[in-house]
Amino acid sequence: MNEDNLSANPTQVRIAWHCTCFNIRRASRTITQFYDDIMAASGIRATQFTMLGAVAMMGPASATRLAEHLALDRTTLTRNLKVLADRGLVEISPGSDRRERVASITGAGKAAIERATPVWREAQDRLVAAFGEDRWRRMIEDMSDLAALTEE
Amino acid sequence: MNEDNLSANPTQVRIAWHCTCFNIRRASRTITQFYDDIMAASGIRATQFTMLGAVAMMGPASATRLAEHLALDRTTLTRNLKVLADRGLVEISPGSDRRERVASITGAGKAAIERATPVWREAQDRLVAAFGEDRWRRMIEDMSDLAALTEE
DNA sequence: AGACGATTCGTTCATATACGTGTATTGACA
DNA sequence: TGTCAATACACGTATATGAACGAATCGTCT
Repeated sequence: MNEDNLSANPTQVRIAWHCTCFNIRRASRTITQFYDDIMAASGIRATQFTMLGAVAMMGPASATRLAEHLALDRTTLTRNLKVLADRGLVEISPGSDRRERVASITGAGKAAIERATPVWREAQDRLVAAFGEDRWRRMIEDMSDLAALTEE
Repeated sequence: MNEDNLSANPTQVRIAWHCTCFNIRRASRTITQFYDDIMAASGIRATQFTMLGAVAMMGPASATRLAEHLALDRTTLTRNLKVLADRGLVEISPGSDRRERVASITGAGKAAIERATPVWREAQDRLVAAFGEDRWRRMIEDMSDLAALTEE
């Protein structure tokens, strides 16, 4: 955001520049694109990499459990998971509790993680280096706390 | 994210917890909901409040200019603007350059801003108080720098 | 005046996100 | 054992987000 347009209502200006929600959404957009651009070659996006990692990490897990783990709406998670299921990276199967549908990683899913990890690391390393490691570490902590603070 | 599931692959675990993209997207989700919950009574969401403010602040402005200002894709901005236009909060009219379509705030749009501002402020104040003012200020700066760093 | 690259935009496709509603299943309780 | 609240989910609706493609317009250069 440029600092021109100072002719405008100063209240608007102050709100726009200081709104936490705007600032974090803007950073979220630019960072997602930064990661996605670098990860494009791997065939999966940063969001999908996260999702795949969660499934791999949590083993066969229900949608509700995965959603809580990622602080993501359950219905959102289901739909995001479906994209991966359609590509054969995860498998959705009925659980012992017949209301549940559990997700597990497939061989292709593991392969996708293997393929994407070095590229993810490149994006991560570049960002950390550009931002400064100490400052980056502090910021991750801030964001983690912020998420915990605003969770329900 | 809980710290259970330590039985899982430690590489996955480290990636999941440290990924900048995941952390900022998660915080973005929870904070957006935090603001939206409080602002629900005002009839507009935090994202729309930002958008309205940008239009009010920049006067009649083209989609491209608004998009650059907000670090938002032009097509995304056009669509978000359409939601506000359909509700009569902004007006889209052809510019002197006939390729352009400029957006300006309407009376109803100004009224919506007036109505939403105190509610926005409540959300903002609550968050800042809970997070701590100094730490919050530093974090806003971090996010702003981070966005600038990863832009384009 | 005509040609042509550059600019501005809309549309389509795909994904990410959450809410509300309705359905199936489970577990507990009368 | 039948009832019923709680749980787990799918689906429809709405918004937010960006890439790819193509159309209209503008400015410039010959």
